[in-house]
Amino acid sequence: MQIVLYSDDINLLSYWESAFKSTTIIDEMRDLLAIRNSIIIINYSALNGQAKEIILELKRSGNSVLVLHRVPNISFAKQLLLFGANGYGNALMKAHFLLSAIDAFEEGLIWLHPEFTSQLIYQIPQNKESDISDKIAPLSEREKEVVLLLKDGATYKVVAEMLEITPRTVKAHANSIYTKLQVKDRLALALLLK
Amino acid sequence: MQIVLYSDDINLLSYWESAFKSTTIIDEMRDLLAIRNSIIIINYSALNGQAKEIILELKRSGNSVLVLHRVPNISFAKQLLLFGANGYGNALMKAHFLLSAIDAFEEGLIWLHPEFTSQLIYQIPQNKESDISDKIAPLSEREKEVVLLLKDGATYKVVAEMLEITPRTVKAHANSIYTKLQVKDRLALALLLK
DNA sequence: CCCTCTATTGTCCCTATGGACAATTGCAAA
DNA sequence: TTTGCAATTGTCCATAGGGACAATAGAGGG
Repeated sequence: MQIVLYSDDINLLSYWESAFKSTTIIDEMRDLLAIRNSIIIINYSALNGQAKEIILELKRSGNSVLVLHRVPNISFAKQLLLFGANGYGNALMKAHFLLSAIDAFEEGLIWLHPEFTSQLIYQIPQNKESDISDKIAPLSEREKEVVLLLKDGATYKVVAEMLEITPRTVKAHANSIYTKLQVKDRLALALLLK
Repeated sequence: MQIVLYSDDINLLSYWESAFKSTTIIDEMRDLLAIRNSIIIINYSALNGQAKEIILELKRSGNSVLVLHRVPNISFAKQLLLFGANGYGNALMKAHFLLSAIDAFEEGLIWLHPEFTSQLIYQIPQNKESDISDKIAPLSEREKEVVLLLKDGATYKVVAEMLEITPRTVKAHANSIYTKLQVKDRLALALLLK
């Protein structure tokens, strides 16, 4: 897929350019918005506060958008990825990170610079788990193992592989869980435990 | 840094081995626990439920631990990274992901397979404006009507009755919604919008 | 020792769901 | 006016999910 670079900072452009075999550099916002089906690497500050609108527009045209930042920060990471950006990271990160981001995009995945991944992990509310443990208290130990996987959308087959039992057994546990928790299906279960 | 492989699955071992120039394969848990200052790649199922203890022990000896899984899942990702694992991903992920994980470890960073990064993002408590209406922004008006019913567990039939159209049309909208929001089914949709 | 609970796995059956391949109508933008 | 998207509905098909009816084995309490 074509790689397009957009930045108001000439140093960044040449740095990024050196990481790839072939790139296209865009200077004007008008030209940027005309790009389709490409991987677009953008310097955050070149977005002039219009990040959300520009990202949405670029995504509508079938592009993957990697936003890079001179002063990256976890809050920006969350915000931009929620706006629809496909990736976020340090504008000066090493070339192999740039390449791995591109690899991820080509598989339709989100990419985040690893320095933020650990921060994300610790920001996940763990307290919610205690609410859940109250709700699933009436279940047997094995059923609890099953319900924790089911609530995140795992199919019987997947749960079966993870617990190394047959899908039929998972189904038996699931039916028992539905009865005990008084829900009619897996979706109601997920909603109950969220 | 030395790369050590540990798995009860011979197919995984040869697959991983092919991604690196040089590796060391360990068969016995005793030998594994004697490793120091290395990057250790482990198949989750080879940990036999002792994941936490083994990871802690390996980390104490100055190792980086990458846990790979045949059936990876976001719940396991969080759990294992909180236990101290340096990385988590699909046991059969492409070689370039393996290499990028190693790169991250060598810089002291955490690595997580990109397929879980987006899931993590959505599990973070949101500030304010980024609520459901932002997430469903790319949908058409009619699709928004449908998605608000689907996310609470309504079947096609029920949605059809409420909107006074056929279930087939609801299904068409639903499929369009899944594509636009990049979810695979109604349960993933409900989880995304909660 | 008997009974109960838990875990395990099977088969049969019907509905719900999601994907593939299509067609029609109407409105709005180019 | 043509092009294109949005909304609508159809059929065919394969898989997943949940209910019904059962059986077996082990652990633990009475």
